[in-house]
Amino acid sequence: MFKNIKCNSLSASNVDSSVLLAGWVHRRRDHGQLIFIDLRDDSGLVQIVVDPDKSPESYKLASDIRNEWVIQISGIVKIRPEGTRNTQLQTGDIEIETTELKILNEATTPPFPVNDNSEIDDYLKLRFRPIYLRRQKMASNLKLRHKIVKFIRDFLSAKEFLEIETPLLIKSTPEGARDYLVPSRVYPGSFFALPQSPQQLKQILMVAGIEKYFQIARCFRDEDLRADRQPEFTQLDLEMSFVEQEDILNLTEELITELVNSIDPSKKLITPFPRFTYEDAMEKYGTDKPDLRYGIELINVTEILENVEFDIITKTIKDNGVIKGIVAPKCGTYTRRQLDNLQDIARTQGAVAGVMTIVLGSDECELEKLKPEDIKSPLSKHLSFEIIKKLAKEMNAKGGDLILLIADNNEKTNNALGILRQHIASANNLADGNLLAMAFITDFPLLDWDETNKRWTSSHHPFTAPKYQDLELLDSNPGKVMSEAYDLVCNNYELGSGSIRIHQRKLQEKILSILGYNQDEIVDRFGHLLESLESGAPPHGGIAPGIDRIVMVLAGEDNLREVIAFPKTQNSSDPLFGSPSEIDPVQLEELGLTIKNQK
RNA sequence: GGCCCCGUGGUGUAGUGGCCUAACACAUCGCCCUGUCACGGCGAAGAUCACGGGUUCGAAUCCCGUCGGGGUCGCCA
Repeated sequence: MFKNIKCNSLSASNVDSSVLLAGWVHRRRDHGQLIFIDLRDDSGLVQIVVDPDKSPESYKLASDIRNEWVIQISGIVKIRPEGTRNTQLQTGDIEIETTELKILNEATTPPFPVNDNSEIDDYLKLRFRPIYLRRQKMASNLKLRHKIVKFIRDFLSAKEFLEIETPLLIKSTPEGARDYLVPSRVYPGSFFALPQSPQQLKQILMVAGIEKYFQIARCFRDEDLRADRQPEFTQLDLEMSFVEQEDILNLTEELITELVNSIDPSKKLITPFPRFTYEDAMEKYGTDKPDLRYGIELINVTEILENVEFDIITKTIKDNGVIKGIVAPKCGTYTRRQLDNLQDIARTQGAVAGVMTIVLGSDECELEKLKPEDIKSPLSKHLSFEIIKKLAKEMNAKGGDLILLIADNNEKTNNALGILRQHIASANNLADGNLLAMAFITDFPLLDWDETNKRWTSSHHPFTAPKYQDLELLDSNPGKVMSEAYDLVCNNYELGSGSIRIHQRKLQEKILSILGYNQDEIVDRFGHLLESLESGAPPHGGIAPGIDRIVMVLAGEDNLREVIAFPKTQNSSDPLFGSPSEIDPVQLEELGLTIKNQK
């Protein structure tokens, strides 16, 4: 071995012992006749002292050393002289007096600083990934990720789950995201697809009698990226037989709670996790993944305003729309510019008429003390002071607050207010950074109507069980059928979703036919699953929390790229490898492929 | 596919029509320095202002296009 101990494990208890260390030069401080080196390894830092009186050869070498060079140090652990201890550093009480220094490898000057946390362009973070990953923040994010995955494996193993790998080369099925495809050499013109998730495979494992399965599974979806979406990502995929929704939610809650408490006790949870139906979440928060770190609920005020003479309001009521609003606490001081900005946000969310604002004075006070002249609103000509007070009271607003109202159809109104709610919260720092506000969303509709393609699509996936009591609606009113699907959400992220699955062939075929497949297509594309279901499939269900997102919220990051070792750019490319790239014509030939429109 | 933002020495930024022969900090290179830890001091080098075109007497700065990066809507069973 090049070393017999880690930098960060050294302390005063090692005094006078000889150690052999190896690592990277984090920083060098040359004082002429004395050189300090901060040596870094995967554990942390320790200060090396190179004194020409103790080792002239080492001193000579140390003069040439630069940041990121790889060196080996033989030395003696010494207590630092009084007054030179560094309380900022875990090993700050001691230092290593060098007896021999070896240069194991030189290094080019890094393209950006490794030894601080300064901002760098995202492209450079990817182009020079190995160097970026040396940074303390990234190293600790990767460690955190490891701890999380290990916790999950231990937790589920203790509950007698079996970790089973499933293939990456599977069959493309319609529905869902665009597949990443892999051409077959043996069957030219035929393709494998990489799994969007191991969904069907884990269901087949349930049929196979594995009653508790999990996998840390890589998933692939060829869709456009977001800050919280990568084309390949990792899920904790899990599935159980003989369970109901309640069993999965309880297991998930226990897992997440113990995970967070064990990995980072400084993070707070709301327990038990609140639960909302999809409809409730939409009505109260305007989104199916609400950020529950702050209040600000959407309040329906249609009734209060129903006799108000104002174009947008009368028109909305005539069209069976709604008027809903939120209270932006202490935002009565908003400037014209800030209010205009809210307009823009509302309009881009499709609330055609924009947002109506009512300023309840600029100073905080009890609602009763509010005077008519405090009110500032484009609506003030149309709303009496009494109506405004009634509105404010209904919405639980105080003096100094800002009321935002939107009038449109229910969907657009909720949507726009949901976005405004987030905006107000982040602009005013209302979210507690240490709170992980987990919640479950349940009772999703089974199907959504796709207006473009004039067909029903699964809102979760085609294998999701409808609510038993809604089965008869499948023919008469498919849009009203609720499903046994649920999401785990946290701080405006969807951390995972799952469902109880259909375990009977007949019902599965029915759903597929509602989705628009004829009998031949059903057999061709889903035959393997249907055959399994009729061979003795137990009732089963599961959930698949996203590992990357869990790490992201626990690391306090707001981008997935900071918790994945080798992520892709927003255009799904990898600047480190330069992939995707063209391939050798011989490879194409073997696969029976020709490229159309080659540049 | 739509919309928005960004691109200035190696890095991060300043400069938003003439003060630019492009400023500052860090990094780099050289010299000095025995107690620093974001060491310090002195000095040096380093930028066709992403690329291409245009407007203008004059463009880092304004306009168009291309490329690259980011955010977002659509999309993500």
